[in-house]
Amino acid sequence: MVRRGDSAEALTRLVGEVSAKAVYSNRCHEPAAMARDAEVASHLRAEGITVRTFDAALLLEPEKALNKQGAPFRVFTPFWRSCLERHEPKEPAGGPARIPAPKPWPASLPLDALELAPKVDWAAGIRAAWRPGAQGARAQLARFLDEGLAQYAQGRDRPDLAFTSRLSPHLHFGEIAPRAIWHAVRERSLLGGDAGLVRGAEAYLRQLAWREFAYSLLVHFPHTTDAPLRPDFARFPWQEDEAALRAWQRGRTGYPLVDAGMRELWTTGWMHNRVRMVAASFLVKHLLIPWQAGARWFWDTLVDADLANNTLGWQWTAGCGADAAPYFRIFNPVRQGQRFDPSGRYVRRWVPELAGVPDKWVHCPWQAPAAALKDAGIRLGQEYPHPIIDHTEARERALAAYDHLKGTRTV
DNA sequence: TTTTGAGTTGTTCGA
DNA sequence: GTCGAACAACTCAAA
Repeated sequence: MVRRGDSAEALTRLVGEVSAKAVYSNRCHEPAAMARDAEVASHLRAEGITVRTFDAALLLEPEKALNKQGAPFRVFTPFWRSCLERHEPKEPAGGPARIPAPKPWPASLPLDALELAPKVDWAAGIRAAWRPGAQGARAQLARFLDEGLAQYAQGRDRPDLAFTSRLSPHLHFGEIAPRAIWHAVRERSLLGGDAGLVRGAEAYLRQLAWREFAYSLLVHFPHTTDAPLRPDFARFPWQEDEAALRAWQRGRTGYPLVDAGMRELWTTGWMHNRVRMVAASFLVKHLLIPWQAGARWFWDTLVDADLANNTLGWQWTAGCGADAAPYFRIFNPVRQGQRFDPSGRYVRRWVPELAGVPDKWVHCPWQAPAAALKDAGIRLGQEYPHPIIDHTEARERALAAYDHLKGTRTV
């Protein structure tokens, strides 16, 4: 049923229309949604309605995920060990046997009335890549269990292969519950007795736990959506660079792996996790552009855009968050490409200008002999850009910028 | 209470 | 080609 308007008013009216005595719902864990839901609940209770909420969105309640000092965790591994590794989350409850329908069925707006669809249809690539809804989510999980899980431990890092679960948008929109995923993965790994399945399941469940960790951080440190968790990063010498930001957004940095990822994102609303790290690291460390600008772009373009995950991911990359990447960990986009997309298949798919460049140079076309580029029908600076910045120089500059936080090293 | 060891995802350099 | 060291500072939890 679709309604529009102030949540508390719309729900209170609906409750009246169907003479409901109680309202059941699942809890949300984003600060704004928590505030809204609290307001709705107090409205309903004032009308004498029973309000009961449940937790389906997470494996554990962020409010309860505390260390022995009663403080929230700031490091993932202790969080994992103390909260999830030895404590299996509950199995999901089955659906209700019967839900009596109200008579008559209340009025509903047509979905189009919400005017959610963009005026310019930029979503064709997204429609082609995803099947939204609970059925699509279950199909995706079944595919992952059959085709991804056994290879997941190593294969998840390969953007040219398909061993990741691709469940993130379904999780974000509540189309599948993390507990359902957890137990399906666990069950499959136990049944098989196959070493790859067991290792894959372990690695994957850890990833699910990262989502929990992200929500725990978001609930306990809500300001981190905009500001660094580590306050010393207020001193970091970020650089505003509109042109470089635009080149990154459009996949025209001249680094093939970064550009492939950014174009995959623009087209499908999703980017492989390994490539997210490389692309994000490039924005923050090579270009020194504030992580918030990258977070905003991901927020606008990802179909799985999730406040908790996005915040954790960007702060981790920038080094200013919980359990952050060490400042000296600066991805080399060429090396990452050669290691995780060895044949260049991923790059060629999303950066077709490079299709004819031999494998050896597909991740670093500027190093290719002129003849090889000519044969490939490509001119740097024309069909495909020169690197926007030199890797070695950028690395030195980033290290110097991070030293700025300590104020010891001189450039 | 204090100490100690470990901590998602890397790169470069020199031996 | 491989391998280990170095590249901080800080949090957490077990000893």
